[in-house]
Amino acid sequence: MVSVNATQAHYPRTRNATRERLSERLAARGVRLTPRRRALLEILEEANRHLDAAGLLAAAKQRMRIDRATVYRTLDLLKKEGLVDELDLMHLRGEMHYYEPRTGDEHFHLACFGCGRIEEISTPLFEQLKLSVGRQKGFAIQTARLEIGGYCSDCAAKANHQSHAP
Amino acid sequence: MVSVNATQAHYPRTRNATRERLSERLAARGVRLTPRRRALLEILEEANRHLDAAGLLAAAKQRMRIDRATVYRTLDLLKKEGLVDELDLMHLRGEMHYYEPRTGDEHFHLACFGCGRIEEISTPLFEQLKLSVGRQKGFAIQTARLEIGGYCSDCAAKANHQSHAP
DNA sequence: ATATGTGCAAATCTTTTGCAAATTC
DNA sequence: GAATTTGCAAAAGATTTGCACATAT
Repeated sequence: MVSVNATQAHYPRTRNATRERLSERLAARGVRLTPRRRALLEILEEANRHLDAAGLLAAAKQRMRIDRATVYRTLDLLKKEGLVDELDLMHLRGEMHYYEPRTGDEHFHLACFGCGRIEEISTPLFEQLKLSVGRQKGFAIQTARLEIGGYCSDCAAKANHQSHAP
Repeated sequence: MVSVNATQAHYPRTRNATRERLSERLAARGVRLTPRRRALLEILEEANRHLDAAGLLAAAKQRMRIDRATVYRTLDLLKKEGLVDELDLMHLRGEMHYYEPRTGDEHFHLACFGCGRIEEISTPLFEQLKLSVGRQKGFAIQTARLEIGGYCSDCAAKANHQSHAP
């Protein structure tokens, strides 16, 4: 496949200190805030890396007795309520999905096929694009996911560019 | 989940009559063009909808004896060679991935949570964005995937917008 | 009481892998 | 003949589901 050094790869996540708590947003939607939901939300909010379902479960198990199924059911709920975004980060590390809270600061992801690093960035062009598409097509955008794969400046220097997306 | 009428949903695909044949591109890269590969490429090229691995296998089985594993292995090869893009179309219909040949005409996808329709569109803003990001970050872009979910103009008219991404 | 949430185990769905046979160079 | 490709069957990985019990309204 692609020469990602899986042990070094990591998925840092931008934290937005000022955003409204997920639990408040969930409650505001009239959804019951149970202990597991509260814990899972907290974990997602405070994670400094992108978590997949298994990672979220593992983190939650350190706090309480909780089952896979609950994690998946909660993630479904959060997706349905629009509180988390689902990413696959170019499948750099497999087929699982990663989750991150919707912060309102719209960013997207650069995935480096060389070192496996994920960078979060944003640009007004992305907002412009969405506005333009929405207007042009009369499409009511609920969510937009942009993932870019390639080689970061470090890896591009060394790198072999012959192989493409994973 | 989301009220997609799964039986009506379909994934039309833009066809680009002028593009170079995939098989030629594969051969140009020094990759052996076996009968199954040839058939799979042909199916991908001529499909008028987005195919997932199972769909591709089913289509190929109508022509020849072929196994799942061969389909997956071929898809891996094509991804590695940068000849197909992998999409998940906002997971409107499940967790599988969809594949489409890279045509050079860079488009992206609008997925309607209402009717399940996928629309392919393009705009110079997308190219601009990629150029800008590449330059700004010194990132060598190999592939970029933009998927937008929401409600198409038809569905937006009728629709309930309370639920979000699947 | 009634509705909702959870754990558990099993099932399902998608993708990957080991290996022997077949194909190609 | 050596290297690559394939089918088959089994395994692995990720997610979903049925059901009984627990929790909340």
